[in-house]
Amino acid sequence: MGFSAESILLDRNSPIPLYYQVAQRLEQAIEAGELAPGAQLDNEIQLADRLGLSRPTMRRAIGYLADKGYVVRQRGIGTTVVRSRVRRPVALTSLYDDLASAGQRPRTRVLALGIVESPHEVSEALELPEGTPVLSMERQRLAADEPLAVLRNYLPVDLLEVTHEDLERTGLYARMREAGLRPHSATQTIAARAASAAEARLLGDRRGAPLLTMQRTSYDDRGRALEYGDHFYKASAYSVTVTLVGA
Amino acid sequence: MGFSAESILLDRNSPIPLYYQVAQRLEQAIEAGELAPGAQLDNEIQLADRLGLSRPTMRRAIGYLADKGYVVRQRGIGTTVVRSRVRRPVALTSLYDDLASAGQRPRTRVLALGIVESPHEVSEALELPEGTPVLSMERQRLAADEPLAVLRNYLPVDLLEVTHEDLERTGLYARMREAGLRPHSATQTIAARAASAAEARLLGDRRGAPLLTMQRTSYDDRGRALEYGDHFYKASAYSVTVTLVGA
DNA sequence: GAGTGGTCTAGACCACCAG
DNA sequence: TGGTGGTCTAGACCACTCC
Repeated sequence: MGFSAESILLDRNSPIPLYYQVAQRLEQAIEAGELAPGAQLDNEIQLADRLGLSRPTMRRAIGYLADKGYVVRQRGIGTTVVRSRVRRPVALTSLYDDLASAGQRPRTRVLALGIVESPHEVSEALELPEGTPVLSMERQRLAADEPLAVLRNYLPVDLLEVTHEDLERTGLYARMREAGLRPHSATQTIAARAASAAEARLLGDRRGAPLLTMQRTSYDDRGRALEYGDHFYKASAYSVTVTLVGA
Repeated sequence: MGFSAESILLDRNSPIPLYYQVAQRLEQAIEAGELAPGAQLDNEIQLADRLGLSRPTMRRAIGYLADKGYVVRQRGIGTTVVRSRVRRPVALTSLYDDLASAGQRPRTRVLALGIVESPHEVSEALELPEGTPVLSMERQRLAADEPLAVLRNYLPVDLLEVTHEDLERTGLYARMREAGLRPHSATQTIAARAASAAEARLLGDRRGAPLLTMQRTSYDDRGRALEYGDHFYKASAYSVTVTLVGA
């Protein structure tokens, strides 16, 4: 259960930065309970000395953990491991990942895939002139053969090639990563509304049933819009959980 | 429209850190369009020299902006202002704040306030034995005299004293801050469902109308649960927008 | 090769908290 | 008064990108 800083092995020839090596090791120790919740870390100077690092480098490692919510620093007091249990960070994940990790054997049915002239709301999100051709897809998510959600996604045409098989096998985000498209930030809006007749039909639900909806636009490094998604979920079968740290 | 680093005035006697003064000024410049999207910043050395700062301090200012998603740094290339427009960070905010900043003149009606034995779900969220007395409150949010939401919140009894006036004047989170309770992290679950008859009555809506719901548990520094909230919103009047940066 | 950001060092002084 | 984290400096070397 104990933990001593000496057990952190540093590889100075690794391309992985030293501060990151330290941070990773400390994160592991916290996750594994070696550093118990409430435990106080040694002060920065001692830790730095013991690891043969300068204080700024050690501080950077600790700062990384503080940003992620693992530890709290208090001037004059010291640095302590935070007690809260849930640490799932906000991240860009797809419903497919969520379902897969929940062991629900999700299935995807591709309802449509092709090039279309971009509708108004898509043009706005992707910052393209209205009517520009965009790659469009509509998918239905099912678990245990029950439809759970309908996902409509749009991408600028030149960014990605994608097949029915890609979408049914791995999901859009995995395909985008394969193609070197790395989402850097995203804005999503979550809301609710009553299902229209057409929406209800796609979900095997009745008209007026509550839907959870999400619109998301993803951007790359340079702020170029990569993808716009307009999704709706059967309310009884889905929820969104986020963990917020800070402020 | 132009922007020159020289226009950043530093106060070395201020208790506000230099890196933060610089970051704030740059953030303003970006928000105001003085630094246009896509614009390239001067390199770190030049900026540091021009402001009379060391490079690490200048780097820290830029790093702060990069974390917030305002700029992107690319090795060998430079630092550029990101093109996406929406930058609202994920944060712990209350509906009251949201409405106030939207200029909607929100009003709060306190429906109930007192000590009750904690119901099952509250006990679980706050990690208290079932039946423990907890501070309980039920509030209705209105804008333009239309009910928008119903908020039920529960706190351990010994943490906070709160009056009807506190709740109607400033909101629960403001009162908690006054009392020195500083939420450090929170987990929230957002979902949707159809309104029951009782819920519909409180919102002036019909039974079965779609609701957006949120459950939130807030924790302090040490991971103690501070507050549990169970809220529902008229779906037509509310949505949640988050901006995610990273990964 | 020239220019950029990424990392790291070895110091220094300060503000805050506890005893 | 002593210990802690918070800030800041003035350098150094490296990895990467572009020409």
